Amino acid sequence: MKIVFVVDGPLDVEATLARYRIWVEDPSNRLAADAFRRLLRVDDRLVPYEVRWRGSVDDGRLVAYASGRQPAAVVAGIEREARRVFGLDFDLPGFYRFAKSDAALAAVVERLYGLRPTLSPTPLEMFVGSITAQQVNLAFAFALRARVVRRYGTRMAIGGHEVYAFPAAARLAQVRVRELRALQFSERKAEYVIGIAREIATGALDLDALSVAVDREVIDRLTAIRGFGRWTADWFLARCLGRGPCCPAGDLGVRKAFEHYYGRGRSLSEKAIRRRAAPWGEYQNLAIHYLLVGLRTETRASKDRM
DNA sequence: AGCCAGGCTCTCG
DNA sequence: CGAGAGCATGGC
Repeated sequence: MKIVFVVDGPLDVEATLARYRIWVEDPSNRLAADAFRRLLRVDDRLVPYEVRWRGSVDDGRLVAYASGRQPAAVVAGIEREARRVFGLDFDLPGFYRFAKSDAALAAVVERLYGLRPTLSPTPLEMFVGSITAQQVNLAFAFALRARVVRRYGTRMAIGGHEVYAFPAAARLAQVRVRELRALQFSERKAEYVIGIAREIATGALDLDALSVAVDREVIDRLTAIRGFGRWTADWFLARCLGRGPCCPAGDLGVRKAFEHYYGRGRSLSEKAIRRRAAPWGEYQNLAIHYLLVGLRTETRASKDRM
C-alpha cells in the first residue's frame, strides 16, 4: 500500500519533526534519517507504516507505505495521521503573507521557512503528554511518557526498527496508581492519566464530538475533567485539533517568547499575551509556534557561538 | 543547597 | 473570587 501526498505550500521536514529528536526519544513516533515510523491502531489491529520524503522544501512529496493491500479504513487512518504529524493542513502561504505585517514574526518566518507544527496523532497521546508536562521540565516529562509507552504499549518492528503502539485507553484505564508511581509519576499525575483513560474508554468523553465542538465548548468540557486546566485545554486546541485562533498564554515557553519578542525583556501577563495575539485571528496557532521555535533556535544559535 | 521546570488542585481568607 | 501551599523529580 502506498499513499502519495501533495504538499500545499513549503515543508521543511527536518525542522518540522525536530521535536522528535530534541528531547527524549518517543517510542511510538520513531524518526530516523530517512523515514518516520509508527503503528496505526484500527479497532484491535496494529498496522505498521512508514512515511518517507523527497524533493525540496518548496517542491516536496511525502509517501506513506504499509505492507500488502489494506482496507479503506487503514488507508484513511494512515493518511489522516501522516497529515497530522507533518502538519500538512496548516495554511503556510496565507500565514506568511500575514506575517509580513509584524516585524518580529516576519523575521522569524524568514529564518524558519517551511516549519510546520506537528499535531498529536491521537487525543490520548496528547493528554498523557500534557499531564506529564505539567510543572516539570520537558526532558523529564518526555521520559515519563516514554516509560508509559514502553511499559503498556505494544512493541513491533518495522523494517528492523522498533516501534511501540501508544497504549490503548482501555489498557491505561486498568492501570493502578501505584504502578505509575513506580514509573516516577506523582500521585496526582497518576490519577489524572488513569482518569482520562477511563473517560475515553467508557465513552464519557466523546472525542468525535469534541473534535467538532467550538473552541469555548472544548475548553469548558476539558477543564471540567480533574487534572485538566486552561493550559492543557489550550494546547489541545492548538496541537491536537489544529485550531487556528488559540493561544496557550499561560505556557511558560509562550510567556518567554512574548517577553523576548514583544516585551523588550519585560514579561507580559497572560491577559496581555491574549490581547496581543487576538488580532492574529486564524494565524495565532502558527504564529505562536514560530515564536516558540524562533526563540529556542535563537538561544541555541547564540550558545553555539560562545 | 536551593531554585526552577511548557500546571493543577485544594484550602483559606 | 484571588492568593498561596503542596505536589515529586531532575538539572543546574
